[in-house]
Amino acid sequence: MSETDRGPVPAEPADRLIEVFDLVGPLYRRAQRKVEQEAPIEGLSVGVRAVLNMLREHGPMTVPQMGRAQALSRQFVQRMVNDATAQDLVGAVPNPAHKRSSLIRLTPRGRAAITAVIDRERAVLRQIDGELTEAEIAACVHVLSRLLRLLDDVDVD
Amino acid sequence: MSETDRGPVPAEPADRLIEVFDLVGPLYRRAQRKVEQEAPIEGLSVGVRAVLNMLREHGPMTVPQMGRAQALSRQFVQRMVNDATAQDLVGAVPNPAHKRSSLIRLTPRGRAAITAVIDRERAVLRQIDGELTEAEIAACVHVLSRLLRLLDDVDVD
DNA sequence: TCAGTCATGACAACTAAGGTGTCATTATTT
DNA sequence: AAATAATGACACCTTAGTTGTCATGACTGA
Repeated sequence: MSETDRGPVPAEPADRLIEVFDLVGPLYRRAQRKVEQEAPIEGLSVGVRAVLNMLREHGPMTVPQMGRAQALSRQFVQRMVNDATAQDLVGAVPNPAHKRSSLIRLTPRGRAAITAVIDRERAVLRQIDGELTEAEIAACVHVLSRLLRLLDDVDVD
Repeated sequence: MSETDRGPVPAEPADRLIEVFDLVGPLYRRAQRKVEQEAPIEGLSVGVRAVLNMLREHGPMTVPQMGRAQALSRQFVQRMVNDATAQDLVGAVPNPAHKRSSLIRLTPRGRAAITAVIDRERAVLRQIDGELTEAEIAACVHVLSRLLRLLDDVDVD
């Protein structure tokens, strides 16, 4: 119906990857909204949530590291870290590697908050556990990671 | 390093799905930025691009339909359609099914613009064609689709 | 058929995610 | 020691996307 005139298209891998991107958009937006609905309980903005989650799974990091890891500008992450600090969700500890840039790490309160959020999300995701195989999920992670690396040259700052 | 005290975690499927979401965020943002860098050539905002792309692969649709399809508010899509109309990228045709809500479809100019954009993206994606199998990509699409459906109850408007 | 409800388009106001530019300060590096 | 790069801080801005409201025209069901 939407084909112009050159007949059926072979649908090469690149096209299937475009399908992936077409899914990423709506998924991202829906997930954002879900987080917004849930997180207010803890009073977390999406940005703060992202920071806490990074610290949760990666351990203490510096602000610039987090920015690079999430493809966010250093300044934005800084603001989120400042917010989180004001709420006593994260704290700074001296960084042995870089004297200027301290390591940010979760406070007990921060850990409790992010754990609660993640647990609630896990509960939602468990609803579809049975329908997806481990292999499929692994493949998905793999494909997305590769795509991410492809776009990595997009540098911030 | 970030484990609190309850030892190694089994990493159930729900956790792997959280990994998926952790990838979706950065991927979405990087993709947005790439689009922003490319699209200015055609003068397309991200929203307009999304509309054109929907029409490209789905054929003519009404504004509310597009909103639902992309989990975007009706009003936002409307604005994008208005923008696109002003640029002569899309046009309205009478809708046999609903007399009030006309069908939006690509104009030749619109089709040319979105085709150019997609082709450029396809070229980028072809760089990694060889590294991902068809099966992996298919699995990825499957997983993302399922997740999308899970979050579907989030209704706009 | 007529009342009531529903869906659409239009417009306005708003929120928040996220970027950019700049400056002073402090680390690294050579 | 000088030059360069990285960090934090702050201000400003862009724009994606929502929400609210209203008038109007379209279905629907009694």
